Amino acid sequence: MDQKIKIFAVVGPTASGKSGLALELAKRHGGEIISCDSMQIYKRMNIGTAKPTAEEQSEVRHHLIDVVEPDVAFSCEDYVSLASAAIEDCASRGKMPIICGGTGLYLDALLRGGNSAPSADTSDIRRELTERYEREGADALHAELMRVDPESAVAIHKNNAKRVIRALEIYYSCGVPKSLLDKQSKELVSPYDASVIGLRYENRDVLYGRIERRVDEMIAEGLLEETRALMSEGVFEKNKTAAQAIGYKELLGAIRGENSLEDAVAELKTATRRYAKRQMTWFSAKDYVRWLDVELGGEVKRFEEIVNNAEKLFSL
RNA sequence: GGGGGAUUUCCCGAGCGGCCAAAGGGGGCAGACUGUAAAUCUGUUGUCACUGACUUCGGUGGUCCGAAUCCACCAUCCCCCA
Repeated sequence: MDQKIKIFAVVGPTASGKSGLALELAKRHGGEIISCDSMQIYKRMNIGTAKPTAEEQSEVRHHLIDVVEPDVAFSCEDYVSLASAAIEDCASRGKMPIICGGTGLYLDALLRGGNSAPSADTSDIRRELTERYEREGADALHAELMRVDPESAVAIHKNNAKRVIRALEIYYSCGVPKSLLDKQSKELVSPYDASVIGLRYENRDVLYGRIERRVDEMIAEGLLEETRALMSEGVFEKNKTAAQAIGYKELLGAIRGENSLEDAVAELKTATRRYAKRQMTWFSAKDYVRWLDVELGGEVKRFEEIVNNAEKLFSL
């Protein structure tokens, strides 16, 4: 009776081993990988985003990687429409769709079947609100939101400029409060029958050790050169999404000679650890995630065992 | 050998006699997140029997009702003259 498309997803913090697991599962079960990563979307950002290698991509087909130029603003909504199309494409060819990635917001939106606010070009409104936030201050804009959409105002801290602005932007462009749209979107019926597993480390230090090693490898593989190349394209000057990627922004200072490479690398590791923590916080709040322990009591499980456990959780 | 300056809570760094468990930043820890999300934001961060008590500001000993703040000596580091 179930008309929904069955999809699988592997999530977790950076460097937890998602990609390797997803790849193995895809190989064993005739699957294809649909990346759920806000940065691997971008072309030429390879080393820094830990993008699957050309070899890995030739073994199993990957979707949603290298889809846009680094200077393009890519949104959550863009992701949902492309990923949905990729899922349907897989399903129509009898391939098992495996979502893999750490961008929680994208996954959430995909599983829900879209975002609350309708798409529209509201860049003018946003620009005006941003200027007003700077000129009139956080209190003024937050008070305005309180009049227009009290429920959102209560939920959003006044210092969170992006969210205060976005909530006002939604109200002024749609005439409907964001809080109402959010409620409506919760009523959406997911188009998918999703099974989501999250990779979990009991001891954070073990994950952090993996991050440390991965960053060192990135540097060895030429992250500096990759950063220089993107820099010369002007990717980091434009205040675009891609410029927010961890790795590049930390190395810019070292390239410009503002600080040492050693310091830049240390910063990069710290930024990655903090990102991993935020991802863990995000996913642990999601009730759709079923957890797979990769490490318990300081002991990291063998890859074979992890794959077997994942198959069990996925009922494969 | 002589002269000067430093030493603060995990780190950097303010404090210069009471309002100091000690600003601010970083990091850590916890959390939020519905069109930028690898982004943005919040709380917390000496100990405890926690509207109070106790132990901290290189060490020891003083001055004072009272010291991270003043004095003496010791230790370590830095700078200048030899």
